[in-house]
Amino acid sequence: MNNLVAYLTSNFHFTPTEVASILTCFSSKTYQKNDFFLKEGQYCKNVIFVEKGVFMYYHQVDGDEKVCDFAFENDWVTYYKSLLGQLPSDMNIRALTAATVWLLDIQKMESLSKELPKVGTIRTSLAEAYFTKSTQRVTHLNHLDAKARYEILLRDMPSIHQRVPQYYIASYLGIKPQSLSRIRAVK
Amino acid sequence: MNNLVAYLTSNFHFTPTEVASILTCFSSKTYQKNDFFLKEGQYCKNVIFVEKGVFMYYHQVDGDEKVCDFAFENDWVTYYKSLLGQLPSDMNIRALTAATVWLLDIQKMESLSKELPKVGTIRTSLAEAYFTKSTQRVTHLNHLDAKARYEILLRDMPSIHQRVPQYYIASYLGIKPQSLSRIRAVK
DNA sequence: AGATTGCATTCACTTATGTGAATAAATAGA
DNA sequence: TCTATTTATTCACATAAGTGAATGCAATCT
Repeated sequence: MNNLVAYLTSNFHFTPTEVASILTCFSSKTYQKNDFFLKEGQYCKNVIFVEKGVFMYYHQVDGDEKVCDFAFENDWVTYYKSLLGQLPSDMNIRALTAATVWLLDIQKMESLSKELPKVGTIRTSLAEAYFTKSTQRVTHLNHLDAKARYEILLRDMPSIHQRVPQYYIASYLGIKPQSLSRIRAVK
Repeated sequence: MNNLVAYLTSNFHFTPTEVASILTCFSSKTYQKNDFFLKEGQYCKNVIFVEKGVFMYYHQVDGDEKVCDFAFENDWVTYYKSLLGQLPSDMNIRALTAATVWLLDIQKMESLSKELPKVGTIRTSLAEAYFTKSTQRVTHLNHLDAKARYEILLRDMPSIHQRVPQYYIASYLGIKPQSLSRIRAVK
């Protein structure tokens, strides 16, 4: 059993038959380390589910990569702003490791949700869950210092240091690599 | 014509007949200044559309109000984390001015979306739009200084100073009132 | 193995923001 | 109108994070 099947079963309580139908909307795809899921300027057309590997969302600002988020196993990756607005992306999304993903056929999923209305709830539920997570992050950035945010990150993603170089972790926290070193030194 | 009708018409292109059906899911409600929509510890059960007035989301942290967000006319107000998780709220939401809102009957809306499937898209679309907005805010908090964030706020909510005391604006920006004063002084 | 490159750490110094207190200005109450 | 209270500003000083450079370490390449 793969991560996607486990995910659909445990998060949405789909029956094996339903899961089988849903799987017809996905195809497998692999990324090499540093392959792009989405590049600045491109139109985002896809949604993927990460079966294995790490992706990073970032803005390129005068030679500097400003990290916005990471995605790991069991996360969904897409960029709503471009996907839904049919706008060129201002965001880059790149595989930090070799990755295996499930590529969603959005049209197929839409028609499937006509037969199986419960499938339609996936989209809503995802957006609501990701919004909640993002709201939480705003709160942390607004009212906690870098050390507290780092501790929360370690708690929420204990394996982060094994999977992501430290200067990207610093950027995710909104600080410089030197500052993260300093924070780690005193702890 | 009220804001809700205008909103449904222009954002979702509902016909007047559809709008009429949708309106049966709402009832009017008013808040006095400083009334709570949601108090820490309560279970959030409602969703409202702000017809007139200002609401503020905030955490109470040792005697201090840490502002998370504001809501104005044409905004929706609820707290997903509590509403969907059926959890006691860690957030307060309070009217900063007298307010008139449309209170959504969620059950009614759910059943209406069975007859009128397009109604079901409202919920999805809202969550996706709010997630996009929140994502943007994370980016700003992470990689811009307070002055730049303040300028963006003034651009996005030009009337903010007429509607919200400055020390709440500072808290929204993640800084102290004295720091916002300083930033305004040099500009 | 040696050389190269990329990453993490440390340091001295700078800058942005926090802190607490004093004051001024605005608002609300009597 | 006068007073009390709340809100905004300013200041001197403290602290957190940024900056640029030096160093060391580890991984990769030949």
